[in-house]
Amino acid sequence: MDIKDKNGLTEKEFLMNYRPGDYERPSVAVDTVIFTAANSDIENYRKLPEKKLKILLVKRGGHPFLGQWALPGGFVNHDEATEQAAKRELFEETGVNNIYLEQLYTFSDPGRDPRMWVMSCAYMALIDSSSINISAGDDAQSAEWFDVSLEKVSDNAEVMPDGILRTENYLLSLLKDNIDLTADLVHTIRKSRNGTEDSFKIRSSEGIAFDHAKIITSAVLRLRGKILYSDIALNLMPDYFTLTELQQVYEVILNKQLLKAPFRRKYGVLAEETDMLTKDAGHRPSRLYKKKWLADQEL
Amino acid sequence: MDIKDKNGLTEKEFLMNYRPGDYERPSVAVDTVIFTAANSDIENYRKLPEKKLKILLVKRGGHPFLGQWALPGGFVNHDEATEQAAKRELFEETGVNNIYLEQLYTFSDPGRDPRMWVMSCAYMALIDSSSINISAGDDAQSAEWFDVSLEKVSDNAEVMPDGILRTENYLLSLLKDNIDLTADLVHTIRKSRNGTEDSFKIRSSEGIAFDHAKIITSAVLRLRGKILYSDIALNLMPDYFTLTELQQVYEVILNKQLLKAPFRRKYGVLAEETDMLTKDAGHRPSRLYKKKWLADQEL
DNA sequence: AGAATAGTGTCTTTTAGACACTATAGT
DNA sequence: ACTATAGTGTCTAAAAGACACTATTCT
Repeated sequence: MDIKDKNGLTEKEFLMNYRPGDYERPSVAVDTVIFTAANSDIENYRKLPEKKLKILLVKRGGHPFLGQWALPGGFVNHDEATEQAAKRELFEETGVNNIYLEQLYTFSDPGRDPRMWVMSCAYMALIDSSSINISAGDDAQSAEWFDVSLEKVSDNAEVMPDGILRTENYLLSLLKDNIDLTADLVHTIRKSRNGTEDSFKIRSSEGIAFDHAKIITSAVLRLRGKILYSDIALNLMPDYFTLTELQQVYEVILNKQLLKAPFRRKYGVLAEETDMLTKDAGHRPSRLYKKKWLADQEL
Repeated sequence: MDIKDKNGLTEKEFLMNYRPGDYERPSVAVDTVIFTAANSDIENYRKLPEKKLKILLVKRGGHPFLGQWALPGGFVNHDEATEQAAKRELFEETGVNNIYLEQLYTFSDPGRDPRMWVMSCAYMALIDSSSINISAGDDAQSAEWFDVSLEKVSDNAEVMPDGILRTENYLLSLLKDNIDLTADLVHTIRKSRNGTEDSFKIRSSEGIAFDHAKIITSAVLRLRGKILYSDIALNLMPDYFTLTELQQVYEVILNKQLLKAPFRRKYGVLAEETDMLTKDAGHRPSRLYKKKWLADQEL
């Protein structure tokens, strides 16, 4: 094309002469909530191991938030998209290459990093715990898998003359041996003819750096919502698994018990029968299934 | 706290001496897909007006993409979050202050802006067409409301030995009088044990600047998904509306016809009866309702 | 009267939820 | 035999989908 602008330049000429302005720019980081579902130790030769939902956190070795735990992440380079930056960091951190990755949200509150202007484009990653070949914690920084639990501790919905004010309280707790990190968050939703406000605020955060408690909470909530009507939970499963294991993964994510029969009716379509069975359990063996990805978008 | 780092500095001392590195940073823009639902002209004294889903686009007055149409947007300032930047731009563009605003996705492909490194944090806004007091097109730049239609023109799901490859083709069409902008997009989903890939690509884009066809498409898809189980459609409605109007808004967004009785059973909870009726239509008057926001998150 | 829309009743099918029952390897 | 889990059948209640019917105002 040869359309000329008001200065008589073609697009090619314009771009050749273009010089970016001298205004301030933010640093853009990528922070990833890496989930996995792993078995805890067996208590008893008969009992099945319990599933735990885990995320990877890195201990900060310098200011700010020295000694606190943060999500793995890093800055985005010039020649890459945020997805690529997330993949790169993920590989460095876990040694796993092909991973489910989903963009969550971009956090940009001024002051979220006390050093400078940093926005964080947050991602959620799901990996099968058996595929992690570089065990966490071997790097310069110490990285550890923490058990995640997120609970709604209160939920108050107030019906106003012209709308709704809702306040939900969440308690996020991250556990690893004797390390116990917690955060207290409030989700406020105000809807009325004067607009909608939907804000997540950290009321207190113990041992969790930056606004990462907020990022982790939104990741857990996204995961909870999404497993109900998609096949993404399969990304947390090994190649062969039992339907009970799949159900346990759902239960630990949703933080509630599910009934066996309806679970199998609905989510059984995510698994394809094999002719293998588990063995050496102290009870009836269980059939092993493999992943059956959905062709459709939804369940 | 007075924990000292390896250089013997407290956090306060560290921050006082902190100097950001000299690496390159991206510019961060906010681009907003502003939806509204407006009536078209009445053909016949008996017939109801048709609803149209519209978005606001701005004609580019300079390179690059001179003469093409782009989403309203601008750069984020240092002291504001992206939400605030979006609200600011929105007010400048439409004169409306209290608006439903939701972050969509951050687009960061290298080369998406030929001038320089720019990431775009995309937002979706929903406004009631009757609340727009500054009619578009009065600014320095010419802004216009375009009718939106997004159609899936093909959908191919291939079941592979180890997973799924799905290819969806979308046709986006934006219409305003004699201006007809179109784009052809491909959504590819590949799921297998070697990871998941989910990519949206623009195959061709006529008259739509940058990667904005992609942003608009993801906004329409988000809106389609979300009206089914939330009350956000109310943001497109005026203070008083009929249930038929609400249904028309759903139909134009979903791009399909719905049955009246089941629609009213499900989405009738979003409306509160008033004692007013429409009048002077060439047929039976219809009851007017007002918005009834959901206290719960979901329908 | 006739056109166009408003509004309701009800049948069928599907899905979710709850629970009880049978089956089986390992000690 | 007993324990712990595997796996299935079936009843009920709720929701989605389809369609037909009645009601009402204006020209």
